[in-house]
Amino acid sequence: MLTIGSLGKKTGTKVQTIRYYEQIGLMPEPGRTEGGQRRYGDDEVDRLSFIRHARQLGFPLEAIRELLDLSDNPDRSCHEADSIARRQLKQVELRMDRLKALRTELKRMIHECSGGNTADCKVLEVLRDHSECLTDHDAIGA
Amino acid sequence: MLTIGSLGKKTGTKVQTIRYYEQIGLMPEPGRTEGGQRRYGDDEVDRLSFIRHARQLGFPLEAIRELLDLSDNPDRSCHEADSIARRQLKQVELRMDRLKALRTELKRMIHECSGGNTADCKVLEVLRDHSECLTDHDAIGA
DNA sequence: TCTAAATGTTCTAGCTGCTAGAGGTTCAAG
DNA sequence: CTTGAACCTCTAGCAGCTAGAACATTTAGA
Repeated sequence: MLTIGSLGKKTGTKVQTIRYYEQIGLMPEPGRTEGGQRRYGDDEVDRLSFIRHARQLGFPLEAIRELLDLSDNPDRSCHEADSIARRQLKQVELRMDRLKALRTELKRMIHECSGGNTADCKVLEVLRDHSECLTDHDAIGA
Repeated sequence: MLTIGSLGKKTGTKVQTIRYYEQIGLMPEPGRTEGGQRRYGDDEVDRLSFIRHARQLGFPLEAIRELLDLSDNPDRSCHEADSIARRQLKQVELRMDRLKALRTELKRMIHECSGGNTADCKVLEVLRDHSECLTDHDAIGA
């Protein structure tokens, strides 16, 4: 049986984060000692590893909740898990496209900066005048 | 003189967002009508456009605060604005690298999914067993 | 001039995914 | 039996907004 601290170490998760996952129902309520401390078994190690791995792949917690659900029901169709992953892939590709446009614009901004004072700073000028931009970069919230 | 709504329309900003910017000191407190409604002039249109444009380029609000500061002082060195932009470029490139690794992994996951039921779903399997991953993808918070 | 709709106001709370701190309790080694 | 590390709960905070409640003002038409 593991304490919350050891579970955290084993899975690379902060203690607070584990409690948070429990709070939002992503991790089950574990058994407790008489004194009220949490104790975990192998199942919980697996579950938390799964969650962490999915997080590393950028899946939002709600998607992970669905994936865990699917994982808990081995007789359901693989199709759903597949489509969640595809959705995530799309998100990643979308963000990449946006970042690519941003990078282009930022590079151009910096490249054209010749030093001197801010009165004729290219960086500030570009920010002031959107019409100088070549790409569509609506990255807010990207 | 513009109402907050018209300013919002002109700059593509939600009304609440403008008030939020005022609250955190990014936008100045504007003049008010006798009844207490905000009224804006051209300066504010420029300033808000600047902010929005920088947000579209992914600059965090604190960086934008610095950029606005620089923009307000035309005799200061351009160097600072340049280094803020370079910092932002680095962030963007870092995020792109991470996303690239994610995309690789997600594609592999999906590609190997053959349909069937979740018991032998590749997507879930990969999530369960980190050792199957080829790339380092520590994207949490990316 | 009156009225009604549109837009404005403040205040509070919520979103994601944690993270940190206060103030107190339990556990395990020595 | 003591001590100190690790645990407990609870609350609040981060970015960057967004939404809603409950009320006031403005403006255009009748």
